[in-house]
Amino acid sequence: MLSERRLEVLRAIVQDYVGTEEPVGSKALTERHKLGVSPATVRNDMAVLEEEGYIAQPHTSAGRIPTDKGYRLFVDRLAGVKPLSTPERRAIHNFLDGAVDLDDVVGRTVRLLAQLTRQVAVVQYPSLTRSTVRHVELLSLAPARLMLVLITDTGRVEQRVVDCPAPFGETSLADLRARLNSRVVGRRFADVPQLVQDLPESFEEVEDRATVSTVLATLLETLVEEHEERLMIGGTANLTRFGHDFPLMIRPVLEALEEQVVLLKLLGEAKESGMTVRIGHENAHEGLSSTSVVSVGYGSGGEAVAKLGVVGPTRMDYPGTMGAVRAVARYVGQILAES
Amino acid sequence: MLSERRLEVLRAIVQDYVGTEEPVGSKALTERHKLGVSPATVRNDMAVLEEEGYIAQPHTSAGRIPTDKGYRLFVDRLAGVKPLSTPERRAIHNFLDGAVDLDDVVGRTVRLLAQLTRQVAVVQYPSLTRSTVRHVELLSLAPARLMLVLITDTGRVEQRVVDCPAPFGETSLADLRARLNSRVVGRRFADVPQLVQDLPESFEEVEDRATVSTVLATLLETLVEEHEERLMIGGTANLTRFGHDFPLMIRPVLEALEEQVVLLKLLGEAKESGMTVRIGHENAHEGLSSTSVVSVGYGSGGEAVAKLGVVGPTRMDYPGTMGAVRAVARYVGQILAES
DNA sequence: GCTGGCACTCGGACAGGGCGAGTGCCAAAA
DNA sequence: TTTTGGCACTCGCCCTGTCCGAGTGCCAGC
Repeated sequence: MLSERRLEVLRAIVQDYVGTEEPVGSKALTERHKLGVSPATVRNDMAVLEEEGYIAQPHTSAGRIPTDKGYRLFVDRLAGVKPLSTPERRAIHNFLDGAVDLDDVVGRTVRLLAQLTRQVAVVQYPSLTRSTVRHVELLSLAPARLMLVLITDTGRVEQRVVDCPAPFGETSLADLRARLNSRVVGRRFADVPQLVQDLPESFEEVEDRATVSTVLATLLETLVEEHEERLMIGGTANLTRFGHDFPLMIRPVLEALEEQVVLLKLLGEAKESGMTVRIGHENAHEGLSSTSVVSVGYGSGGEAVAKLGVVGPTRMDYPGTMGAVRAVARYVGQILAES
Repeated sequence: MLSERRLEVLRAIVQDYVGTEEPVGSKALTERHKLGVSPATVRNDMAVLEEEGYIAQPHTSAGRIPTDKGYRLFVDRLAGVKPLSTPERRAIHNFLDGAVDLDDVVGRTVRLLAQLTRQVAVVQYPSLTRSTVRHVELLSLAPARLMLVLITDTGRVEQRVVDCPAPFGETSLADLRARLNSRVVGRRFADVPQLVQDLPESFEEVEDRATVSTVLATLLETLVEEHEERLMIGGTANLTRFGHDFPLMIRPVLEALEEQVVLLKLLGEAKESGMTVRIGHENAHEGLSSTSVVSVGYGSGGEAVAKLGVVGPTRMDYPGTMGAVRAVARYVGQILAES
């Protein structure tokens, strides 16, 4: 168990290193922080912290920098979540109000988060399976070709073209549309499969049954397909803020960010409720082993329908970043609830 | 007017520099290319080319590199468009077939272009104003709140929430929906404004007229709003290929890529038909002054509904890039026509 | 107009030396 | 037992000087 003062030293090291981006030595520490002890004492503490693996030296006779483990301790025990300043809160409102549709909300959120945290922002679109159905629309494009449009309560819209095995009359179409909507509107997407499974049988014509089955298959497929979990990223220009060695780091990070699958997994690993901070090697993807990810769920009601977060260097301002992420998530939730 | 051989020297310089990324000297040139003359002769030619502004020396006693003007000449007169190899063509098919909806088509196209050219790919969504209307849907969310959904022949879907000045009955809604669709389905979006302008007057109730006007206003606004010209980018990891000085270049480029407005303007400036190549400072945006943009329109019919292209270092393989861009645009056009 | 030769220029790589920040250790003080 | 000041030591960084070679421009000769 580390003594109170040693924890204080660690906190000071993290704060200084985050601020200056340079390894911090014992003398500088005592000068910038009121630790009430001499550099020599701090040196002893540092030796202990290093032994325990919380800090490390880039090379002999350099200052210390926090390790992933050190940041972890800092985040868990030493740092609070810094609430946003009033101007920042106002900025969130100004930025997010006036969004015209879901794409716009997500787009604005990404830009806002990137700007607020000066890091890379990632925002997941509200998940289909956790949303409820607002409306299902069926359009006839050609005698045997339909377009299926799903609209969710969060404003998300998905559409698919369906090739039918047989021509489908306009009356049958209206019929199907009505039955489908009466069954699923207001229900959660996750429940849709059970709600519609007996629909085909209720049609008399054999061809119609086949068509209905096809339509439903497409509908269910749309719900299931994981790759339809869309997301938007922004603020990649902030990667240049990574530090002096950024040319080496940026490559794998950009590559990871391009892989939506990776990002979705990243956000998916986050806790269901509350904020999640993954530091350095805690991230499964190795391209992100020198980054930290701060993520949190957001939703229109009490329940999270999706997640958002930021990706930045392990050397980041955790309290500030966490504050911004949380505040934005809350406000986006409100916006979605209103629309 | 430059002699044939001097042009040949310029071509060789461009090719070597693109390949090696290093300033190319007279000796190396004669070794790698069968110019049939000695290095001394080449030096004289180089001196002329430099005087004319086609090539430059990074510093005294270094080889030459092409200037923007040099690349321009190369593209205009010395380089053809390299057709794709069979495996590459096959890759395009494999990659693009099986897209389920428009987002998917655009997403796949971006990844494909980025992979083929190893550069940053930009794909614009089919423009609203150049598409035709497939269907207009109106949904009632609350007594005085509607959702307007526009579906285009290219599969693009736009939605907006409309707050009505007064409650709007279900019958009026059905009425409006029917009249709206009968007027605009199959027509080009650009013509929609004239087609609907007298609609409000045809309703008897005063409140309904107001609501209809509101709905139409939202509809027209959706068409006009330039920022709704969406696009998708990908392959930003390829920015690391920029060269040894990439840390300096990458920043402004990433920033420019984040500004959708900038990119849209960039694509907008391209010629309506045929491929456009903008080299270095020919790009209006100064963050992109060390990049070249190759862009081309694509569309389902003979007419272009949107544009796509790639952004890369001025030192790029122009023939190959142009070949890839053109091939992808053609195939995407086919895909859109089919769906 | 082309070629070979030659002197010149500069940037890049390499080695050596001084500087300074930071450390670890120790003996003395609290 | 903990803290402190002192001190020798270690390295990385920066600056400088030197060398090397690629590449050039010029010129006389073919």
